Amino acid sequence: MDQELSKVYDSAAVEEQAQAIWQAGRHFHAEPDGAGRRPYCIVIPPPNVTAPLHLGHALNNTLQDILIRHHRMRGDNTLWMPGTDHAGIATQTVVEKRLLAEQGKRRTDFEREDFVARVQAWKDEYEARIISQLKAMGCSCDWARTRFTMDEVCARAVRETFFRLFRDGLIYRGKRLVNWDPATQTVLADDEVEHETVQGHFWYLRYPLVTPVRINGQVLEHVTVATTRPETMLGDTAVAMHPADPRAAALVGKMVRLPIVGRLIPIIADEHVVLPDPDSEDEKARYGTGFLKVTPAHDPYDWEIGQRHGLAVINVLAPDGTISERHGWADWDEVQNPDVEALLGMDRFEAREAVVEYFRQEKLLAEVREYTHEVGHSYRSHVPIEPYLSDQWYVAVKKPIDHLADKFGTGLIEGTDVPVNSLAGLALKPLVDGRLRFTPDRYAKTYQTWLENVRDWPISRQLWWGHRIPVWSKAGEQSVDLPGDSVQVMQMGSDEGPVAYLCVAPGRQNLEGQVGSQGWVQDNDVLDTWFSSALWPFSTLGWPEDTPELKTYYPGDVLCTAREIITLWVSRMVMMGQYCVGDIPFRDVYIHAMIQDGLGRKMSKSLGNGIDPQVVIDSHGADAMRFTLASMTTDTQDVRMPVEEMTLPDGRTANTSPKFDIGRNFCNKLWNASRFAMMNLQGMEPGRFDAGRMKPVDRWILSRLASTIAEVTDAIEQYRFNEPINALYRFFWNELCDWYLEWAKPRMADEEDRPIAQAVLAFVLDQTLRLLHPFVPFITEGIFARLNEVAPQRDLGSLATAPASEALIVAAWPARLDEQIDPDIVRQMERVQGVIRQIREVRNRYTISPKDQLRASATGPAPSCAELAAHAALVCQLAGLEAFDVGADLAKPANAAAVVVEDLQVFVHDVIDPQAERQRLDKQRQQIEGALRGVRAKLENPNFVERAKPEVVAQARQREVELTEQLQAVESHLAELD
RNA sequence: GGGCGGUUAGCUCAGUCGGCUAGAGCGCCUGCCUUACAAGCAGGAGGUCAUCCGUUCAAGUCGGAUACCGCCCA
Repeated sequence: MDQELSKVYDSAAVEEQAQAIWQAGRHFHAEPDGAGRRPYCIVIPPPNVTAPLHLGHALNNTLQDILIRHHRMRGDNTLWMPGTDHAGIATQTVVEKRLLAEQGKRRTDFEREDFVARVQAWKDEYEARIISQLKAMGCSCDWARTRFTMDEVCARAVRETFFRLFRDGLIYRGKRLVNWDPATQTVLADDEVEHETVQGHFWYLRYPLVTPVRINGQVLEHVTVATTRPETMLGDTAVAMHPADPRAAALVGKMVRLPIVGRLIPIIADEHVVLPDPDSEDEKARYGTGFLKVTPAHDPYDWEIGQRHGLAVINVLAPDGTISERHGWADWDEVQNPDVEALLGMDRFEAREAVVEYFRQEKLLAEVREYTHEVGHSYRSHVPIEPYLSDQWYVAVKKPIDHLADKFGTGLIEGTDVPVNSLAGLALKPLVDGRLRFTPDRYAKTYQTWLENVRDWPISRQLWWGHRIPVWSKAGEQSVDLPGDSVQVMQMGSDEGPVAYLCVAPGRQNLEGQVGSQGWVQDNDVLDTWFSSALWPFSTLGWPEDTPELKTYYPGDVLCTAREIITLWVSRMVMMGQYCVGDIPFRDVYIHAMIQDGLGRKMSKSLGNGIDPQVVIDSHGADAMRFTLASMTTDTQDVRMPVEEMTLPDGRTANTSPKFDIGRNFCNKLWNASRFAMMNLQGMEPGRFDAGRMKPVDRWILSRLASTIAEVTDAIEQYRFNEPINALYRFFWNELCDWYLEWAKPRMADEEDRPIAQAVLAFVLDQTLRLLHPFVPFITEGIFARLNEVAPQRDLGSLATAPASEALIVAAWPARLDEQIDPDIVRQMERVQGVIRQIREVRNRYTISPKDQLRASATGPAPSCAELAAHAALVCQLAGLEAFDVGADLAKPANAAAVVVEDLQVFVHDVIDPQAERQRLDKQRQQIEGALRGVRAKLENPNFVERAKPEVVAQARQREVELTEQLQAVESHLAELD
């Protein structure tokens, strides 16, 4: 370390130095030491290895690090568990894109193992990059414990959990309409589907009746259906109408011939159909014809209608979204004809146009209308979701689990249909009981509503990157002669007859080859990414082993994340924590804001409005970034960050934000104030401190420090992040720097007074650094190291302690100093500051050079004068006065500017300029009159005097008196000018 | 369709339990290279708290409605 702090604040140098201190001391590392310290644990929301971290991650991790550092300084056994997530579909997709772009190859051009190896290489690269980003931000994670959702430890937890769920009968295979992403060719959970508003059409298609029907004397040759997806008509197996429709009597039971395909399908009655009503608010009623084409294989509502009426299910699409006869087109042999063959192989959108064109040619297209509607899109590939009939693995989330009845009870959670001992119940009950808390608490509702309406969880994904499903299947009725703790077998029906499914227990992987040689085949699919993420809070701690880490750090304390992930992830962690370990994984869920650009848009690659945290670190410094992010963190749901391109020191141009200037300016100020302080602390002798010889400014700054300690400590504990930042900013800049340091300057040259000022300054700086450390760890650590050299002992005698520490990161958090809070001295010093400000305003208004020393005097009631006279030297020093007389009987000198401060009148001598003086006094008069009007209006209202709280009324009276006196003083000065 | 959030100075935002003349940072204006800091110092200007109705002695704050912006869910 340099002998002195460098003249300018250099964030890069400070960051390097602090990292060295932290690394050397292994201060990020936590051990379950059993020493009785309170454990404090946060597990990181593992970033996806898909891409480098963005500014949202910077916010997320800054807030976690603030909490972690705060608790570490409080002496808790503090663990921040780091790691990354394999992010199945997302990562596989980016790697596929890259392979296609760079080598022109598709996934299917590779063997599975080869492809997975490529993704693994990507993961290695990005994992390293992400961790270096986190380190650059100052995140004090226990890096030695870094986990990855697909590493061996996490994989064992996945296998164990899957086996238990399988054994408990919670895992089943089902044929369902799923959200299918034809681009990535995988199923998506409901919450992975994004609803986007799309400008589409309603096509009105005529289906000819086999025999025309006469209704009210009119001959009806067609029924007309309206659809937004005409291509699905190839799979229609009925036309439905509402039973209350007047035409139903004549039409239900009749047959129509489906155009193109020629399939004969019935008209059925179902209450799901919306009756047409041109005046309705409901667009479906307004646009509808009363006839609904029913395609059970391609629409969830039609699926249900199909179930109710026993309709055939005809799937006309291949997994890639093209028209195909080979994926469940049951009556293909009967309907095959050149018109329909021409559609085979077409993409669903091409086919849509071709189908519409056919109807147009055949004069069967009745009408086309514009229609704006919400269409589900893949959150990953962004193509429209196709409802698709498919075999998938599910977890039954509302099924009671018998063996958990003892621990969690039975029956439904009040007001819901969720059994207490079901997975959903395990997640919901702690919220209802108040054991699980959300901050801000409005997000509890998102969690609760989702769980109350949750549907079974589809967990299989048609991907290669992920935890392969540990299930083997074999056709027919099968039994296995192996103990139940090593394999579990389940028998189920399928289209091709009975199938047996077998799940191998973890640790029995040797059996996998054995069953393989007996003709059992492992499922090709992998588990939903959220399956392994759900286990993260305990898989990282070594579960299912009963490790010391698990015993010490589980349950953790808080989960910090963004609201978009409450249902996907938070709910499932609570479910699985309860199911696997028997307790919730954290008490608190803190939901922070999402960062948007200056126009309120999400930051995204496609808009080019993203900000790379590393760029901010390079341009402004990591501390500046953290300071700004924390200062923006209130309980609002979005924060805006104006994005600007700027040129970095190394010549690159990149996005950053002028908002980070706030943090950088603060750090610069902190650096320079500390530099100044330490210049003045050289050779300090702590033994010469004597509390009895402290000056009012010393007692004032200690009082303000004490209040700041209380405020900062309380706010952090309540997850309020901008409040401590604001409090510290005010205290450090507007009190310590603007006033205390300025007043301290001459004291440092005074042999008698210097030890007092030095001791107070050393102590206050020490405590300020400790309070700031969680927010701006690098710069405070760097300054602390230097302070330890210059002033190793910073206790304030018996008044207050500042326990020594080699490194700030493990220094004791400031103890409460409430006994130092002194409202009277604070009031006095604020009045002194008011007097100084008023004199400065006179100087400014009269454009008096700062170098010119003035004379001034003040008068007013004797007690006020006595008080102010005691601080006359302070006024002289910072108002540029050579003399300042205060006395109850002093008269206003001729040629003096006059100002009124509370009950005092202050005269600045020999500067009179009648015009400037009149302007200034006039402004003050108007201000006072405005205030007086307000107060009098209240006091003249009898209701106020009668009904307001007595102290409020007394306060108003007091105020009226003060204002009246001030007004008189100002008016008399004005009169003298005439 | 259901739910949630926002609307306060030119910009980005605070504003706790309803109570003194509504605050901060940036930007703007004036004056300062005062030996810690021009990324700074001193001072100043700038507001119909989206709109309407209500509750109250008193509303930026509580309740209801409207408008606009945004998010989540179906």
